[in-house]
Amino acid sequence: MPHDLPKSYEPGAIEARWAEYWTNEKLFSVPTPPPGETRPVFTLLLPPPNVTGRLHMGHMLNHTQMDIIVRWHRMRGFLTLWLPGTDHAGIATQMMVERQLATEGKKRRDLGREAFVERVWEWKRHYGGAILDQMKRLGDSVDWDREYFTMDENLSRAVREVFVRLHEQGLIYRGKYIVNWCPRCETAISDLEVKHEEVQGKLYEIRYPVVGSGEFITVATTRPETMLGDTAVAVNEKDERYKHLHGKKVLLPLMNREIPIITDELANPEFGTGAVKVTPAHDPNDFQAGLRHNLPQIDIMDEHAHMNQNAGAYAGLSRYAARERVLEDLRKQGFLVGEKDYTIALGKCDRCGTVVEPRLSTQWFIKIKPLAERATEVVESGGITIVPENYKQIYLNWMHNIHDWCISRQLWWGHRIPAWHCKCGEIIVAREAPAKCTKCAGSELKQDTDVLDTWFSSGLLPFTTLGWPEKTRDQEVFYPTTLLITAYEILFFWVARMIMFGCHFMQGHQQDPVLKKASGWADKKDDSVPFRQVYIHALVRDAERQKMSKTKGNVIDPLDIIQRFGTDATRFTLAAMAAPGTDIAFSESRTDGYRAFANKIWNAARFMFMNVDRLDPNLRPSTGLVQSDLLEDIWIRSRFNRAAKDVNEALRDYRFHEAANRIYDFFWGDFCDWYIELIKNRLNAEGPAGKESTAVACRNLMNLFDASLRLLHPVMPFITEEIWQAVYDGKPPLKSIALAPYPQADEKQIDLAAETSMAILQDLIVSVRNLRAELKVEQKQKVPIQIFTPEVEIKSLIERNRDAVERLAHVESVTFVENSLSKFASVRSTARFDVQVVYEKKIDVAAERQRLTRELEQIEKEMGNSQRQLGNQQFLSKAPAKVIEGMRARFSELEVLRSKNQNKLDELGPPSS
RNA sequence: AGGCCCGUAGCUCAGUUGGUUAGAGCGCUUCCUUGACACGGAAGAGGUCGAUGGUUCGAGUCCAUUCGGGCCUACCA
Repeated sequence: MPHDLPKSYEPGAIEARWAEYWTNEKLFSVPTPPPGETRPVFTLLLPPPNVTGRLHMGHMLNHTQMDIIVRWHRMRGFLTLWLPGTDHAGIATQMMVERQLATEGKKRRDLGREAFVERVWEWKRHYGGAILDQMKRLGDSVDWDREYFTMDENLSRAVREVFVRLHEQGLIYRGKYIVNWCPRCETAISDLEVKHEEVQGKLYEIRYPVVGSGEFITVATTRPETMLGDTAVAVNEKDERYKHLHGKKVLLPLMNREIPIITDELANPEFGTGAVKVTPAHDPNDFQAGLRHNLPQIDIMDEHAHMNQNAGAYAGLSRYAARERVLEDLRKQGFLVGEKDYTIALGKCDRCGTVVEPRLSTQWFIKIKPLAERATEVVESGGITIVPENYKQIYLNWMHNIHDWCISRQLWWGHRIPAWHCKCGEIIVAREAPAKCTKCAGSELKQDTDVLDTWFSSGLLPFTTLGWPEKTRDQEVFYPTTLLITAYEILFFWVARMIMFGCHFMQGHQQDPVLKKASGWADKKDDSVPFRQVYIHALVRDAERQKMSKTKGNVIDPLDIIQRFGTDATRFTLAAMAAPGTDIAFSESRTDGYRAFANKIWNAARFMFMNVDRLDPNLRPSTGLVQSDLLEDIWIRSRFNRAAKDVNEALRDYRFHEAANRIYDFFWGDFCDWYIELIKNRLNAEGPAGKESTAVACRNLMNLFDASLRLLHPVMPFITEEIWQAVYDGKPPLKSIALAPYPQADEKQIDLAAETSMAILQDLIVSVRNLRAELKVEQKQKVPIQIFTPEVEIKSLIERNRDAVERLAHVESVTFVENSLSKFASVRSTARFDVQVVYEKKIDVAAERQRLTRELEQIEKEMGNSQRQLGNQQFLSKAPAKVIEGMRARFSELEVLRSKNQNKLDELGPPSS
């Protein structure tokens, strides 16, 4: 690869090229390791995207964070497996295909089950593939050889196995209960799939005549149409108002049906009239009350939420039309006695937004308490750690209040429930279709038409993707997976279910002890958990902090951003903004800034190549240290190692933003702004001594550049690969920078003295530049400066680096003087030196006075604070010595600064009023 | 109804366990096309950390109250 890079970085073609290279070379494929493997292991399961369409910004954040962590581990020598796949997403995908059919004027029933399912497979083949292509574009370093789909045959077999085992263990049952029913999707959905929305509604009061007395009993309801299915009125036993009515009956208006007045805790005397209508077939609370009192369950609606024959005259009406008619009739007949505004938490289908109907139906359920117990315990005991920690409590709260899980769906797309119905009424749950009925030996068996909730199969993935139910080497090595990175939204849907299933089905499992120890989990007792750690990341919002949604039209398409700024810049943005626990307000200006960063790196590379090629085109990064006692060389290595230390620590704690910002600051601030500037003259040095000096500078430059690329690679994989390959002229020692070692801090190279010295020089240079600006010295004109310092070390430091000062501050000559310069206004002072720019132009006295005065105020304010503290016995006795020492040092510094500042003000004289 | 999060420079956000001078990017002002980079360089302006009270030698950081914004969980008609 030639070293003559174009002047500016164009990510498009370069990123596409490397994405393809990584995939084709199978760089991230991890075959099952044979016994004897000793490397630490890192396993990450990709939360499988739905095959419903395109990746969104939330995915991109999720994938970026995963890829950063994965690449980081891989480069640190871990046996790193990132397992990708896609989810069939039952209800969501079915809905997309139904929508597609609708444009052709068809419904799924027009096609029939088989043809419809085939149609969904077609969809899956099309969009499932598109999502995988997008992942490649993001740079996801997954093992493509292990890619799965939740309806693959092996995974489907595992699903049946799980179902049958749970059934055998009595943890799956079938029964007629009230479930959340979506009349549009025509299926039951779980509690989690219902989203509540506060709506302004009405609370109606209806009076029911008590049979055999002229009295009425008034009930309140927000859903008057359900009265058609009332089978009782409940009052509280202790409620004095109704004591005389216990055991009596009321005549249900409109239906003219006699129903009993019962006493039940359902009725809260504090609420409304204290009497409540009981509709066991249409309300979960009423359903329970109905069971307690053996009440009939009158189902008045069909699967579309239209009134059925049980609703008498109202049959055929939609639930809303029925409501209007019922109200109208009640009003006419004098039964409607009250109508108040009332806020209702309306439950809507998470997928389609249709108002959910509590519906009595026969469904399959998982008895959840036994599973939840272990799932609670492993998190409480730290067997699984959740980061950030506050999610741990949220998880535990949820686990404590968990209800049985309705797992059957009246859909066509998904894993069919492995149960077969015989005409005799027997239901056989089995791994494969049974030949005949176990009870009556009849052979006309029909498989249950329902499919399983999508989350049933995805909850099994941590072990089913590793070959379960067989016991495999993969499980010994890769289970428990190390980490799960996911969004808060699916903490209950998915994370909780994986924990429950994992702990249940992998009970007794043990990870290969050698690998477990090498990976740092020796102290963890329980290897049944699906993962050791969970990192919950935030939401990506739009620039106005609004949640992105299609209906609001504020969705930012990651591919659009990528196209405009590059994948690396987009990834960097997401990483740099991802402070744990805080939502991200995505801002394009940030991304634009990081595109500039990529360009900066690019141009630093051009600079390096330009110089290296002139010296020796065959120069390559060396692993050994470059021998040099020059301050800037020692300093930059110190800064680099400090940055490497911080970055590694930040990544360890998932502080992505710190890691990203730290690299940015090092590379731009230290490396480009200072180091490159400092060595420029050495790179152009003449003569034999000069050649040697150039060589040292080049080698140091190249080594640091190489290390910086490796440090940055997990966040910006593409540009780092491109330049790294160029550094090795297309013939690198490894196939990819992704396989090169990640920089670890070498503490020996962190040199505080060098950093302090450099800070003084930087201070001096900035002071001079500042004075030049204040004095309005022409950019091109070099000026002499005078320096006073009472410290010989500083004087010698400056003398040793005289050349750097002259070049970087545009100085003609440096002279040291014997006396403090602090009384001249054209002087900048620090506690350790004064520097004056010798220049004939007059300073702006008024502006200078203002600046000095403000500075003096600052100094005095701070001195006041310090003095008060230092005079305080409590502070001296309680504060750590380091803090006191620091404050004392600072205070004496301030004293010096104050007097210097005062001198200058005196010199300027009083303001001419 | 319960729980959680946020409020810091014009804008978008950082600010590990309370500790010396509260930071960054963008935007803004002034200057500079110098042999890596104008997607750049140099210098600068800009904040009583939502409000009040408390704990502490010391609070952006901890506690209480309050105002404003957002989110989640929930079978009270």
